[in-house]
Amino acid sequence: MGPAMIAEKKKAILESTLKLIKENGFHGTPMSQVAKKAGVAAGTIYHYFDSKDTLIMELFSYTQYMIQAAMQESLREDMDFRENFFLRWISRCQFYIQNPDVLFFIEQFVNSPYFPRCSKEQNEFSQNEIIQFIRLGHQNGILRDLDPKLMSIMIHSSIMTAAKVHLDGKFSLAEKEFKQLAQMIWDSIRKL
Amino acid sequence: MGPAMIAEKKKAILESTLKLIKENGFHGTPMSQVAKKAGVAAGTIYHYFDSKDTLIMELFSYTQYMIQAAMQESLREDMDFRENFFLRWISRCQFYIQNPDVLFFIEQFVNSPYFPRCSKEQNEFSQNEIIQFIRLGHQNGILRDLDPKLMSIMIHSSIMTAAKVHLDGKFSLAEKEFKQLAQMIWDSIRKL
Amino acid sequence: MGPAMIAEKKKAILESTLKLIKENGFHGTPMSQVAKKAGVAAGTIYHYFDSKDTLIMELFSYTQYMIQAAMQESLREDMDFRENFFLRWISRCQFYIQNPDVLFFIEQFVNSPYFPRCSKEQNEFSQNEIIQFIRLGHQNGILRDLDPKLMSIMIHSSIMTAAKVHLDGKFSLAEKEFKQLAQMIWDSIRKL
Amino acid sequence: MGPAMIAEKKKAILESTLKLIKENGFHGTPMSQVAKKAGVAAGTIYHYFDSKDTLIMELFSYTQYMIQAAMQESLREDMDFRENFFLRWISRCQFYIQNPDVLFFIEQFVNSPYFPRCSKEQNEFSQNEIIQFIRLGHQNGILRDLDPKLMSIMIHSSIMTAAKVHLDGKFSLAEKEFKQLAQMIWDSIRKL
DNA sequence: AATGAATGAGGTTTCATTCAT
DNA sequence: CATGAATGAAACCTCATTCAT
Repeated sequence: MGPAMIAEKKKAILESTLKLIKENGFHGTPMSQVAKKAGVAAGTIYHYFDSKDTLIMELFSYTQYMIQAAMQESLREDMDFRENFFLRWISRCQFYIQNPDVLFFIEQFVNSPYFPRCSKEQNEFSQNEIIQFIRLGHQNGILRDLDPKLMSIMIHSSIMTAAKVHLDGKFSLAEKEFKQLAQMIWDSIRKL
Repeated sequence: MGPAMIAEKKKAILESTLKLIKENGFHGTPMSQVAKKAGVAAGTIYHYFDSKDTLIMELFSYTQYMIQAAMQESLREDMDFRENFFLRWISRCQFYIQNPDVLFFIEQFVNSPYFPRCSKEQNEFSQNEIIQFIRLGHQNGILRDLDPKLMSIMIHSSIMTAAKVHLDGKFSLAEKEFKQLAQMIWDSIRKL
Repeated sequence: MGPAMIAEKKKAILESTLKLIKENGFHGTPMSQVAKKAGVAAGTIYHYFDSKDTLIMELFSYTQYMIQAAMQESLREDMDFRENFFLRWISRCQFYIQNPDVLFFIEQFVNSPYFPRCSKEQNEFSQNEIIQFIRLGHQNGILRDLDPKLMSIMIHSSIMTAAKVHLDGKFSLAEKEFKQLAQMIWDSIRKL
Repeated sequence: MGPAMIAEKKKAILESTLKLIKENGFHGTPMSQVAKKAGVAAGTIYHYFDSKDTLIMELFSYTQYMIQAAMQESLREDMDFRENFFLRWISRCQFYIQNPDVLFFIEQFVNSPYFPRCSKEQNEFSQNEIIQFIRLGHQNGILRDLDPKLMSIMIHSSIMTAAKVHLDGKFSLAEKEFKQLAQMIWDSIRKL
């Protein structure tokens, strides 16, 4: 079930949690606040989620679906591999910039004790599309000889880091800088 | 005051907190457990730290000093720029691998609401040495034309990501892989 | 909102606090004991009061309402000024004797750092009725020329002191002694 | 042993406690703060006092001695009974005004659970001189027929109340008002 | 005598969760 | 389904007191 089919209230709870965790961290986000922001009673949350842990675990799935959905929109088939890579790198970076709550939630989540409890599928779900793309690059002899999963992790890390830098406000990245960064990453993965 | 001069008990508290946060996160690390692991009474912690927040903020400083100290040891002057970069990249990666508590604490810290409360000096402290090194590369026309701070953040992100991948146990990186990764990052920052 | 409309549990908490503070002082009245005596869980207190301080501040308001309500009952219009004064003096004194918790709480409260935090209205609320009465006495040329607020404070002090003496058990004041004391105060405020 | 013979440090501790209790109440006056203000180590307090309770009990004795000493200075024998009363009433009121710490400490103390633990002598000590004076007034047929202890308590209460009003800043009492108030109390105790 | 780091019981408060309505 | 008052375990923190120096 994708986000489109999620009950109105359940979605409100997820979105509220997302925002609150970005602002206050796991630590500073009590269920009572989630309820308030979502406009539901505290008890209502427990109709949709067994516990706070469950809510957070499902929120991770929810963000992974969001990302995947957003990425599928931006794909186009009528370009060469390099152009495709640039499009993907920049699209994903812009997705995080437009959804900073998602970015900061994921960063907190993957570094928390929650993450190891995810199933393998869960935690690779939103990466699969990148991995497939890398495999294609390998088959065509374009990319360096490095495990696709590892390559995907390194790429993804560069995307999130760039988005965080931009959101921090320290370096406001314009199109030029995005291209520069994508170029850097491209040069790091392609065969020279 | 560097870590070397920190009172025995204060250090025990810092180290215990570091380990517990790695294992259980901020959330799952009550002061009572810190006290227990450090072998002191709960109240003693408050002799050294005003509050849990203060403890965590100081722990970040403490890790930055550790990193800086470790890095200074590994520096050598008798090599060219490229070799120097490889040495630095791999040394720092190995430091994190040998100190996973530090790595996971920092990852949690920089993505939490604590981080924005650090002074500018604090949060750039352990990066200064990399930034200086990048400036040198710019002066010698070796590196791409990109803001040194931004470049340093991207490099550091690659280091932490590699270390995390190794520690996750998914990909056990041997010397060959470290060199491969360092080569990738090198190709992303140097002028081609 | 007067005490009559206060939720059952809120009232139980206020009354329990009142009794415990009389017996053990602010200091010796932990929230856990309040909860126990009120028959609620510790956390429930925080449903009704933000903090212990808030509870104590509201308890003061609560006592002021109690006093005002009790005093309004005892007023009669069919008597001359002097008789009216006696009735009021003795009624209030008897109120404190019948409600020693209120008396001792107020004495502790007004001499504590809490009192200066009351609004002007709060801390004069239960005195207003006396002040009005004194103004009437001034208009009719019966009372000495002294600021009504000051006079009211002096009168109220005499009432509380008399009640405390009686409750101490050192001097059990019977009707005769109450009249004697009221007479003394009367002679101190009237024009001779 | 009067205050004159108290060891320097012991006195510093008593005086510091007095000031802190006035400002923050019993509740808000930890031993650590007392130590700091007195310029001694926390442990040192326990050389002079068995416990915090003991410190507070002794502080009450200390204030009683202070009052008695101050009152003895102000007495003069060359005046009639009424003048003598005025002098005493006003002197004591002014003592409290000049020593607000003493006033507020005593008010808090006598309404706290500490007070009932005082010996009879302790808690009547500073009143004895007033009581003797009242007895003299009875023998000479000047005063109303009321138990001297009760009369003394009522008088003392009027003094403290007047001093508190003045210190509150609500009514700044000048000589005229002090005389007016003393006159009121005089009219309440003398035979009319 | 004096120190102050250390203690740990116990204080206030929070918050995930339940359940009667 | 939804509510939100109520719960109580457990969190953070305080502070009277001790004791090695």
